[in-house]
Amino acid sequence: MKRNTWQKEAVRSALGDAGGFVSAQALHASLRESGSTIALATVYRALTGLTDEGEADSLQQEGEVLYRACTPGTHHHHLICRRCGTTVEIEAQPVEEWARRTAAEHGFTRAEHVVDIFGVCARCSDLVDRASRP
Amino acid sequence: MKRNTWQKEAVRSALGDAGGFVSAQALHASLRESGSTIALATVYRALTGLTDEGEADSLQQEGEVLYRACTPGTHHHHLICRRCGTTVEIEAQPVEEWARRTAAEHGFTRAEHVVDIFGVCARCSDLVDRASRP
DNA sequence: CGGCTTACTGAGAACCGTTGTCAAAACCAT
DNA sequence: ATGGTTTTGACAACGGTTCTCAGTAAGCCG
Repeated sequence: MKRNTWQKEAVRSALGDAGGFVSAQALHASLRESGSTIALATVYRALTGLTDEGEADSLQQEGEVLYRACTPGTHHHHLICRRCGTTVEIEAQPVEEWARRTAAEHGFTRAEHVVDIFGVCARCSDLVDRASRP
Repeated sequence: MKRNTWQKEAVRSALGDAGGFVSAQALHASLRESGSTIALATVYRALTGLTDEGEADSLQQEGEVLYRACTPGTHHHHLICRRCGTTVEIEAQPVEEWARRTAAEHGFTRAEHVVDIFGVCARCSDLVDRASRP
C-alpha cells in the first residue's frame, strides 16, 4: 500500500515553489537550507513518483534531469529560460497535428513528440544587457 | 593546427553507416568488432568534434547522448524509431515560425527549440505485431 | 491505545556515462 | 628526415543517479 510521508509532501511543495525546472540536487539543497533533513535519495524517489503519476514533467539538459510541477492530465509544452529556469506552459494545437501527420506520413506508429523552446526570459535578458553595458 | 587521423575518419564513417542515432559506446563497440583498436575516449572526442563542426547532431535519451551524421548546415528535426534508432530528417517550416512567434509573445529572446518525434518505424511495427500474434 | 505488517527513509556504496590526465605516438610543415 | 605540436590510448576521476540494507514509521486492526 502507498503511504504518505512528510518527505513526499515536502518535495511536492518545494517543486511547486520552484516555479520552473530544477534539478533533483538543487531541490535537495534548497530543502536542506530551509531546515529539512530529507535525504538526497528520497528526493530522487519522490520526484520519480511524481513524474510517474503525472504531477511533474521532466526533461534532460546537460547530463542532468530537471523536474517541474505541471498541470496534471494536460498535454502541453514548455518555454524555458536557460538562465533562471522560469517556465511557461504553452499549448500548440497546430504542432500536435503536424507531429501526428508527419509521423503517419513516414509510416511511424506510437508517435510521441518532444517540443520545447529554450530562450532567455525578459527579466534575465534585461540583466544580461545591463551587465554587458559599461 | 587541426590534424587528420584515421581515427577521426573511422568515427565519421561508422557514424554514417549507423544510419540513425547511436551512443558513443555503441559506436565504439561496433568499431572494435570490425577490428579497430580505437579507444573509447577518442570516439567521444571525435563525436564532440563532429558535433561542434555541424557534421553531427546529438540528443539525450535516458541519461546518455546519442549521435547521428546529419546534413551539415541545414536546420532540421528528426523522426526517430524508438526501437532501432532509424532516423528521418524532417523540415518543419510552420513549427519554426510557431516557435519564434511563441517565444517573442512571452518576451523571450535568443530562442532555440527542440523538436523531435519518437515513434516506431514501419518495419519495427511489423516485427512487433508479428511477435505478439500467436 | 498498542501491536504488527510492510512501505519508506537515510547513509553510503555502487553504477555508468562521460571527461580529465599524461606519457607515448603520429601528423605535417619545413 | 626532423622538430614542434596535436592526438591518441589507458586509466583514473567525476558527477548524476540508483541500489542496498538496516532502521524507522504509516496506517490497519484488534
